[in-house]
Amino acid sequence: MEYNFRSIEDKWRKHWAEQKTFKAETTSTKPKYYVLDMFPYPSGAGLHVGHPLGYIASDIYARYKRLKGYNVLHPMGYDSFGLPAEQYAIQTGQHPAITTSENISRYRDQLDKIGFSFDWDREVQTSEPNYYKWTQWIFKQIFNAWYCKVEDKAKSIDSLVARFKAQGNATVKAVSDEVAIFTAEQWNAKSAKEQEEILLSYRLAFRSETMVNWCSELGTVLANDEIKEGLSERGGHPVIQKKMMQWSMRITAYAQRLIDDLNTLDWTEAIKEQQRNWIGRSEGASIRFELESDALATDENIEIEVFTTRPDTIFGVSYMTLAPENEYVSRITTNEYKEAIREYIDKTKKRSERDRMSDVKTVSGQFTGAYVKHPFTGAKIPVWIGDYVLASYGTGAVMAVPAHDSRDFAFANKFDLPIIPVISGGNLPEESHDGKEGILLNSDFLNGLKVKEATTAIIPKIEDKGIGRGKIQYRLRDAIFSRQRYWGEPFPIYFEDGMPKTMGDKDLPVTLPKVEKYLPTEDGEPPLARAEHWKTADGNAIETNTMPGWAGSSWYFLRYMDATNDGEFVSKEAQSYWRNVDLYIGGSEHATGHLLYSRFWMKFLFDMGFVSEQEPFKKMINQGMILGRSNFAYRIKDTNTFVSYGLKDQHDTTPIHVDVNMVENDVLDVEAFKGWRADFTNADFILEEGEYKCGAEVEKMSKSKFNVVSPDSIVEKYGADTLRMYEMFLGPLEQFKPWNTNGISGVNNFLRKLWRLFHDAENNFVISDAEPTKEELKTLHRTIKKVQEDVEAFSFNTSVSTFMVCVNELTTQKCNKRSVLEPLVILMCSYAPHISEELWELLGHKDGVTYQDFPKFEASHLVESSHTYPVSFNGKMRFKMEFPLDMNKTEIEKQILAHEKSIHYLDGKSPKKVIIVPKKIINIVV
RNA sequence: GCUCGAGUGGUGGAAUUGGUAGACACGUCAGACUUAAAAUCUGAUGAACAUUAGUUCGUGCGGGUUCAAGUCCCGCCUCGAGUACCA
Repeated sequence: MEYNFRSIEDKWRKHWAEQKTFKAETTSTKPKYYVLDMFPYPSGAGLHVGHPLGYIASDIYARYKRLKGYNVLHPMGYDSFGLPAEQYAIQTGQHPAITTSENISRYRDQLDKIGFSFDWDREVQTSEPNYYKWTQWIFKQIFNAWYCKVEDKAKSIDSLVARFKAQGNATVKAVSDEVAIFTAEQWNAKSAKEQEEILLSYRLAFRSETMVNWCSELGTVLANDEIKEGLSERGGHPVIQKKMMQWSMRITAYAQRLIDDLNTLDWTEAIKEQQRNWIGRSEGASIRFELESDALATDENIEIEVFTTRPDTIFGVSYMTLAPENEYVSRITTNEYKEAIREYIDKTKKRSERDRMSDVKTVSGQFTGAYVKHPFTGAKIPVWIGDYVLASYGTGAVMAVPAHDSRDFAFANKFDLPIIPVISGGNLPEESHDGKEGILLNSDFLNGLKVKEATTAIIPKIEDKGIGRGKIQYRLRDAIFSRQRYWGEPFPIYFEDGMPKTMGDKDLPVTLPKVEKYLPTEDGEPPLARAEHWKTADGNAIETNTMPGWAGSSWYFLRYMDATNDGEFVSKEAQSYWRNVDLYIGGSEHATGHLLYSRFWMKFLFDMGFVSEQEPFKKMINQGMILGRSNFAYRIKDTNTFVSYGLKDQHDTTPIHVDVNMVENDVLDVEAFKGWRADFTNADFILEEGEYKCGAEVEKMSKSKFNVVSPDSIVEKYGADTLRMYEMFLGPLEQFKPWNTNGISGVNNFLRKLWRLFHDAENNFVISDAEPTKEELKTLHRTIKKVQEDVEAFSFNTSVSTFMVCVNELTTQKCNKRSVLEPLVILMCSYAPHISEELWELLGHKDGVTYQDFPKFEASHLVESSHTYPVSFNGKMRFKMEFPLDMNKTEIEKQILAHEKSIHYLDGKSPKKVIIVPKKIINIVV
């Protein structure tokens, strides 16, 4: 037997684990490099071949960096709180911790087989109390903080209390809920409870009645990023809007910094753009309109505030629209319209969020009977309600400019409201002119200005009049932070006199209590309410909500730096050495969830002085998903006869998913198929050329489509080194691609060929100490250069090709020279570590290949004295001719034109021009 | 609708600043070895025409710039991802 991957891979796996080869030290004279994978949720299905794609890429990079002399931190862990384990607990009664630990050990087995260079001493599991103790601790810090707009950073709540005591809140510029102004005396006179209540309006983690996305099927609220197209991301259940008492995080305080600092990150433009859109900054003005309504008492004064990005169009306002949920609606509606308004609101409530979203074309609305006064013209402007206005954005009210906004335009047309053009151009009255090109008209003092000039001119006028101001509005909402679930971090919070209070640090972690059932209680309380004695020593009730999935994952990258520290979430020394993640690899689907929350927490911890960097992940690469490639067999209708793919059109057939593990190169293993399901045992087959050929289609990998391929089966058949190289060989890392094993034998062949370079026909290790030839050195150094460039550019597929070319050339050269093969083994060890370690040892080294020096590229070996030029006529390559590099252009031109083939292609004509690009090409224009 | 990304042989995919399109691999075909098969090795393999020499066409489509375009510019088409009444 020649290349025996099984024994080689077993041997080195064991060796690395025993020697702790990949242990990262926090003290080192080497420069640090932190390579991180997005940690997985350990699901019951285990890993499929798509999961390791990113892990292999990051592992190659981590190993490469070690060869380049870096002290590399490359850890792995598990995001182990989450819904599936809990759903399983609800169905079976098995504690989610048991399910989770079973799944984790399965994952670990699978990961171990692939030969990753993780430092397992730093493993974290977010559901372990010694980890979530620190998630709770960070929550406490956020609870005990407020955001100062003047210093533009988070500060401790004590500093706020001190200012209230001394000056009241008039001078405090904070990101907060709306709070009435009070003086120092008034503050000091308040009861402790009243003071607490006010502080809740300032805290960065706070509790309040808010509109939430409620998913009754899952029995919990969901964050905006956990909803896709109006349905829950997990399970696809309906989601409705509901008002509930919830914990939230004031991420909106960081909106601007989260946008600005994107510029400092080496991420793809696509992800940055997604975050920018999610945060949704828009510049404009907020303007107050004075209300005139018969419904108001004579001494009552109401102003309705709107936000607009087009204050320049203020003279085009012909009506106002409020969201049906807007708090003013009931107060301003006149008696005459009360009934109609009530009917309209009922109707919109019945339309689910999903209907409202999928059906944006139906225009509906209702007049309230109230009017507002135009602040510049004094005109009476009718106030309507309409469900095209969102309650959750801005103030839930818009000034409608139908001439220059297509939604207002549709509404005005339907209800016959006036359309006043204020900007020249466009195609009124056919459609609204939403663009920003044109000159202002019908606009008093703005007439004649361009749109941009008018926008700058109007804001000071609005401010002078005292009716509003320039404003920046964000789409980003504060993040709901509580879930009505069992399998999550308990809050370190208890209630005293109805006010939330934090537990002392010595009481952490607050561990999950035992419950009999994992369902909500009969009166709708979260599962923790089922726990007995869910109270503090003083008998105060403990919070029954748990934290969302993103809590633990928002800071895990910091814990790896100092994973076993009992006294701190991460020590100052460890954090200031490792700082932040240099390279992060994972899917792009976390753009608006995990990646945004982690940036938020990092900035908060930075503001509070706990960490030394503002951003968690400097560079990120998003690997593409590996899709499944399903295979089909074609059963002739109403029979048990299957017809091969090429012949199926001659029959009326039904395609049936067949397990891809029974198919190789689209040829079905008929015997395995017969044994697969009882009803196929007696099946007949119509073959083509003696084989049953399957059809194929690309779909997501899933159990139900029988297209899941586990890495274990590949490792079993070909070895981990083949799997690693094949996954890279499949194509560019970022690209989505279907899994298909059609080419895997090529990679396996390549490794066997590599092995044979070091062995004779009888598999004896034979290596020569002779001087390498010029050609051999050229092959080696071309490989060094290309592989290095490729790894730096994350172009792993092309470096696999480069290795193949190299080994093909060395095989042709019959090269078994130590001075060529040793550097090659080092080059290869980040891609195929097992075989490389084995060859390195056979070469007589005892110290392992992991920490060798990356071979040095020497350009001198690639220097050529001549170049074979492609000779083109009118851009078409016709033949090749070699010229010395030091020959001058005139001489080249003379020789090339004298060539017999040139004479043939010139066909008697004289060349117009001869272009000679040194070391590139010769082109003759005829 | 908007924002990103991608369209290259039978297949996965290569192609520095514009400079030999199809590297590498799979598959297919032919050959060697073998009683036979597997494994291995060698050769051919974008398409069409041509006995050969060779010719023409060819990177989603249509234009353009250039001695030269997969690559740059303009206008489209198709597919994938994200987002969606955000005023």
